[in-house]
Amino acid sequence: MFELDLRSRAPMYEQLVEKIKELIINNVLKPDEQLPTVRVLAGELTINPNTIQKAYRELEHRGYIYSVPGKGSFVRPAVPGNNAARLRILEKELSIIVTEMRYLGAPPQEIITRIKTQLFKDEGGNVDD
Amino acid sequence: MFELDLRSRAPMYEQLVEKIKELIINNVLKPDEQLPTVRVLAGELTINPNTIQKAYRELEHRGYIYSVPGKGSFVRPAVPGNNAARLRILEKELSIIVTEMRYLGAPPQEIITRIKTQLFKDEGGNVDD
DNA sequence: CTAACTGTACTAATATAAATAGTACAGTTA
DNA sequence: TAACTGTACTATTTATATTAGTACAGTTAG
Repeated sequence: MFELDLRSRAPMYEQLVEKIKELIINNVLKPDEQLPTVRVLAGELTINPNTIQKAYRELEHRGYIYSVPGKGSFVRPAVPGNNAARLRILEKELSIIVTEMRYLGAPPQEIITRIKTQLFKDEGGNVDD
Repeated sequence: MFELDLRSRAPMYEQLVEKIKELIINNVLKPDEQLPTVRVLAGELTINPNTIQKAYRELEHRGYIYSVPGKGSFVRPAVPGNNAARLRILEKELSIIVTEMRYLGAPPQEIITRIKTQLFKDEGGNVDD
């Protein structure tokens, strides 16, 4: 079910957090869908269950999943609002990235167009400037 | 000259790289301006010179500074073009962040406006939609 | 109820990475 | 020459990540 590249130099649990978060955000993992068991995923990836649990604990702390002892771990449905803190962080990161892109000579108009395409891609929106 | 928060849990040399990169991008450190000496900065931050050197080595590898043995380390003037690889990475990061912001319920129009403000802030551009 | 699953919480040991300490050398400059 | 500069090492210590193993309570199907 999961294919993760664990060959990188970044900590595995951190890679797991990012990968799973990405799957949730991109709706590959649907709301309330059950995630692989700690032990099952550990078996599939041939790593220690504790490492998986560490990733799941982090994902739960960040609000992306919820775990029920005895049942399993599930995708937490996103609730607009209550995300002000996280959004503030993302806005800051966005600002840093955009600043660097401009510094590197990326055409501002192109950046805007790219983001608009990303934002309205399955929303029927207009990408015109 | 530098004020860095080294209380975080991220590696110090990594924080240094990000902080200095930010100062360069935001034009706080001007092109060809000399950076603090490895030993001087180590003294100011009360950390080991080797840690500073590791950060400088990384910054040089990423193209943000250049070092001349016997003279010092300096800010490398940005050259538009030749940044395709780095820009591709940034575009991917941008995409991930924007996707998460939308997932968290941020109004797309607000995201666009914020980016435009960032892009055209000292360029005399128009921020209208 | 039992058996087999679930998440969770530990301790201990090992492996990997980061940071420090110290020394050395060649290029630069006043 | 003297005092700087970056760079390149080795060795040591410290911090973090990962593994290994065990245990316990909640859940669920038979």
